[in-house]
Amino acid sequence: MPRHTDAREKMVTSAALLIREDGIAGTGFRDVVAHSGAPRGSIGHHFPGGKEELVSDAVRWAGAIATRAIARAAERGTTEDAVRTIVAIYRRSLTDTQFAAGCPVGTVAQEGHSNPALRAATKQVFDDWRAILFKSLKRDGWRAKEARRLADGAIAGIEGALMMARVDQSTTPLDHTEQILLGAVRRPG
Amino acid sequence: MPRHTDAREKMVTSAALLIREDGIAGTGFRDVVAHSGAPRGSIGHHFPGGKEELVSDAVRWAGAIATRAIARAAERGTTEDAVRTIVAIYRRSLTDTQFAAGCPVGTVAQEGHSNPALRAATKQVFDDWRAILFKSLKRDGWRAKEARRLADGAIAGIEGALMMARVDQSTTPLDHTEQILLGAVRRPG
DNA sequence: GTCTATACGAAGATAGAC
DNA sequence: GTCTATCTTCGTATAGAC
Repeated sequence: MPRHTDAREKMVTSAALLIREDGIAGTGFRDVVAHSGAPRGSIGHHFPGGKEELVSDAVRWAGAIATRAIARAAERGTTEDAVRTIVAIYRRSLTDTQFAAGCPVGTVAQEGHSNPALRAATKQVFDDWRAILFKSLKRDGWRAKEARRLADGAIAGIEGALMMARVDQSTTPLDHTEQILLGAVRRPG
Repeated sequence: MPRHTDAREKMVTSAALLIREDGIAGTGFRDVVAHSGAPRGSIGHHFPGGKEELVSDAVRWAGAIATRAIARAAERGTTEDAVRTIVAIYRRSLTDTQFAAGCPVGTVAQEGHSNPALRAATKQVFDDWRAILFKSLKRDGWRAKEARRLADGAIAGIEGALMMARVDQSTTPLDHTEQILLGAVRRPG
C-alpha cells in the first residue's frame, strides 16, 4: 500500500504549501523533497503518475481540510458563520505568509485547467464547498434557485478576493468581499 | 523608438491571448513568435527586459481594452450596466475558446504575484477598474465606504467566477455571480 | 532589424546500483 | 525503498552573421 507512506504524505502536504505560494510550474520535485525532508529517490516510487499525481493529491488534501472546517461551521451556525470561517482561514494564510499564499485549489484551478486530472480534482473540491453552502442556505430559508446562486457567488467572491489581496498586499479586498457576501447571504425576508 | 514596432505589438497581443489560456509558464517565446508570425530574431531586440517585459506589456494591453469598455458602459449607464459589460466580455471569451481562456490579468495576478514588476502591472489594472466602479457607484447614490466595498466585491466575484467557469466548463458560475452582483449594486434606498 | 545558432540552466522522467 | 546518475526536453538569454 504505497498510498499511505509517511514520506508520501509529507510530500503531499509540502506540495500543497508550496503550490499555494509558487504555483504548479514554480513548484518542482526538488522543492517538495527539500521542504518535506523526504528521501530524494522515492519520488518515482510514491508517485508513479508523476507530477500530475502529486498535484492532484495536494489539491484533494488541502481541499478536504477546508471542506471539513466549512462543514463544521455550517452545521453549528448559519451560512454567515460558514462564510466567516472560510474567509478567516484564508485571511490567516495571507497574513502568515506576507501575502504570498493564496488558495492552492484556486491556483491549480487556473494553472492546471487544461489537464483533465487536475481539473477533476479542483472541481471535486469546489463541488463539495458548493454542496455545503447550498444546504446551509436552504436551511436559512433561501429557495433552491437563490441558494445555488449565492453558493457560487460566495466561492467565486472569496477566490477572486484572495487573488486581489495578494496583488494589493493587503487583506482589504478580502475584507470588503466578506462584508458584501455576509450581507447577501443574510436570512431572507 | 522600439516601443511601437508592428512586430512588437503583434507579439504583445499574442502573448496576452496565449497567457489567458496557458498561463505565464505555459507561454514560451516560441509560442508567441509562432502565434504572432513575428520574426524570430527580434525577441531580444524588442524586449530587452525579457519575458517580464513581454508579460507586463501583455497585461497592460489586455487590461486597457477592458478598462475602456467598462468606462464607456459606466459613463452611459449605471453600475449595473458596467457589470453586465465586464461579464459579457469574459463570458464571450469563455465560450469562444471552449472555456480555455480566463482573464489574462487574473492569471498573471496569481502566477506572477512574486514578481514586483508583474504585480505592479496587474495592480494598476485592478486599480483602474476599481476607480471606474467606485465613481459609478457614487453616482448611483452609494456612500463612499459602501462604494469601495462593492467595487472590490464585484471585481473579486467576476475574477473568481471565471476561475470556476473554466473548472466547470460552463458559464453557470459566472451567470450566478453576475446575478448576485447585479442585485448588490442596484441603487440604494 | 532580422536571423541562425548556441549557450546555459532547470525541469521531469528513468534506469540501475545498493 | 532508497539513492545517484543520466536522459531528454524545454525554457530564456546571447553572440555574431547578414
